Amino acid sequence: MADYEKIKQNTASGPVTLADIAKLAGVSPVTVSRAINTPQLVKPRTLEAIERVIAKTGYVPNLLAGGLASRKTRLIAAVVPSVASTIFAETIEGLNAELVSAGYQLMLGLSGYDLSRELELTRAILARRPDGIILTGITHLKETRAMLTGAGLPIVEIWDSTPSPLDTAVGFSHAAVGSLVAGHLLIRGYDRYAQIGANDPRAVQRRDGFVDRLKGIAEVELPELEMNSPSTFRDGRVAMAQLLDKGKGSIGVFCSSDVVAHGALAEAHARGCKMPEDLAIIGFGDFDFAPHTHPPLTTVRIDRRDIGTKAARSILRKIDGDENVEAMINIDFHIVARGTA
Amino acid sequence: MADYEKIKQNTASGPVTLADIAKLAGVSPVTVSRAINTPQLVKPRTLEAIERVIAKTGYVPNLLAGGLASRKTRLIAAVVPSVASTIFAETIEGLNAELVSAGYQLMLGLSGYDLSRELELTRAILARRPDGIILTGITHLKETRAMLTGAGLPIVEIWDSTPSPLDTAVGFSHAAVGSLVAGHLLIRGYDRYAQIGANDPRAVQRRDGFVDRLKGIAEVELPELEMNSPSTFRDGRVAMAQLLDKGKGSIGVFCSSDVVAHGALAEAHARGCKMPEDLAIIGFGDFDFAPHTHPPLTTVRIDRRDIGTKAARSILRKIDGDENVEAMINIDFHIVARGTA
DNA sequence: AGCTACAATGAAAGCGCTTCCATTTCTTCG
DNA sequence: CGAAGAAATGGAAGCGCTTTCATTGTAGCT
Repeated sequence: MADYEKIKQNTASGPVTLADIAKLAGVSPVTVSRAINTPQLVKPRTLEAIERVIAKTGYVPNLLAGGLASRKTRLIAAVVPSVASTIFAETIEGLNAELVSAGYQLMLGLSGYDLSRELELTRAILARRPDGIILTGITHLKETRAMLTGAGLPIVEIWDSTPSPLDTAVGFSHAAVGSLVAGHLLIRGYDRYAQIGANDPRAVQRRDGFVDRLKGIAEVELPELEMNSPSTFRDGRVAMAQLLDKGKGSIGVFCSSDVVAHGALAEAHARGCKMPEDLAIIGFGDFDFAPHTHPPLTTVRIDRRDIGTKAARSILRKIDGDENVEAMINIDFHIVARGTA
Repeated sequence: MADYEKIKQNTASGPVTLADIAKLAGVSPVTVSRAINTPQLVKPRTLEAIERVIAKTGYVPNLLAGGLASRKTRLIAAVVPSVASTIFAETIEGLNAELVSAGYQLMLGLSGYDLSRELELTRAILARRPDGIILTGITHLKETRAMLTGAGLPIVEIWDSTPSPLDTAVGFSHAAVGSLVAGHLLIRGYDRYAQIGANDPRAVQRRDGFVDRLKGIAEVELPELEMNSPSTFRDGRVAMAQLLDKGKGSIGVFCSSDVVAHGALAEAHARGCKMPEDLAIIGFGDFDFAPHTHPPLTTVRIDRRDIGTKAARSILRKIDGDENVEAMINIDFHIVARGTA
């Protein structure tokens, strides 16, 4: 008890350490370490004594020291463009849930759709020696790639597909999404076809897939409007106005996200367009509000949370030394046909 | 050059260390450390030589080791209930932007509106020795409080107000919000008043503020529906149906979030209620979609990003040893009157 | 030239833990 | 009951950095 008081005092200036616990419990530091990390190797009586001391002192192990010594941090980092734009939020939740239940912690980095920020972030992240890293997309600066491959840790790229990932990728083909949407619109048949979209690599791929599918059948109109990701309701509204002003005839429009589609919808609604006869709108993401717009939004649904879950599982398997993790894990998507197409 | 090759080889199994850089640059480890952290103390010629070696080897300092030695991690942790429910996403973006520009990194924890998960999360976070921690709300388990105060680091509680924060708080009074909304509704005058809300502490406070303001004037009806946070569109819709089925007369409804309000709105719309004459709905949050519902949603706006920004600034000041950080930093809110009240 | 003052660098210790290997203590069984 | 093997524990070294304090180099002045 006297000892405890003394240490408590010292503690004022610095927190309790594993050595303090050892002294108080009358064992060596190694034993305390084992009590914490591999309790099955410690005799129940000893374990109990140690745990009592830990509880009494409020000892919290220092994972910096632990990580330095063991070269394992139980930390997984993820870089996403943004967390405010809904699209990635559920992926993060999925990721987090899966990691936490495996005893890992998630460290998040926000790149703001900016590749050079991704590079800086990657550097900062690697400096903390995570056990694995998750990146959004397959487009990275070559410096980022070099740094990453040099670091020799498991890497998972999410939200896109590629035959040659850095390590493993979990996602889907955005071009295929564009193509699917074009097909959906073609069956219904419109006089004009257009795409309203942002400029991030994935949105661009969706547009290209859309355009490709319509090649030789129809020219795809693209509003002349610089739309930086994340694109907004307003962007959609303005772009739709442009489209509607520019020509006549029925028109099928593919939007790069449900948010943009919602804006486009609002403009169309205000002008009294008849949907889906005169105007079709297809969004992307199947956001919460999609079933509740007027008319309800037809969109492409993909299980965003599942991307996170699968990414987490892949990276955990890799950390456990599993060599058989697939290089490309595909996520399903499909069109949810509602009122606008 | 020979040396470089040799180390490159060793590197295959372990990454380059500061000592390696020192050897290659022909200086001592301390000098390399200074070149990285306090370059102004190193002679330009030497600095340049070291930087060249760092660039060539792709050396990334180990912040675990650095943090262990210096007792500073440049890490700030934040615990929020969720990231998918929009409400906190912008706060996080604000927080992150501010921290990154100060050279800090944000580590996010998701508590899922669960206090015991908050406790576990706090323990896991403290184990990484962040320089500061940000928590959502002022309601915590006593174990969490004990652990936090014992850790002796700057703490900022966000999204609520209190005269006695653990350390510093950045937020606003939810009771005041409820009261303000009640006042707004009272001026217009309805036969009935109701609240549709989730069960997290802050939503409950908003409800209580609402009820208090109406005390002696009207009874506030509360749908009998268990709504766990985060509440959903569906919750709002179901609750509104209950309310509408249960009685007659015009009714003023306060919803605990815009999402819930949106659901309530949809139900009202479907039933052909005239708004805001027969039915008033006021949401909370002023989410992106609020101006675009039919009719546009009247709601309470608060600058969510600003909470993050201010929280970051406070914690950074505290880390810098500033003793004069206010205990309570208040964030403004106001009603945005649109079509539903 | 000699002395002071400051700039630049280095040596050694230590941050708090884990790993490896050695040692002690307990079981078990012939 | 003693040897062998397993279970439980401990000692020492080291993870990669920063800190403190000491040393060397370089001007600047008389």
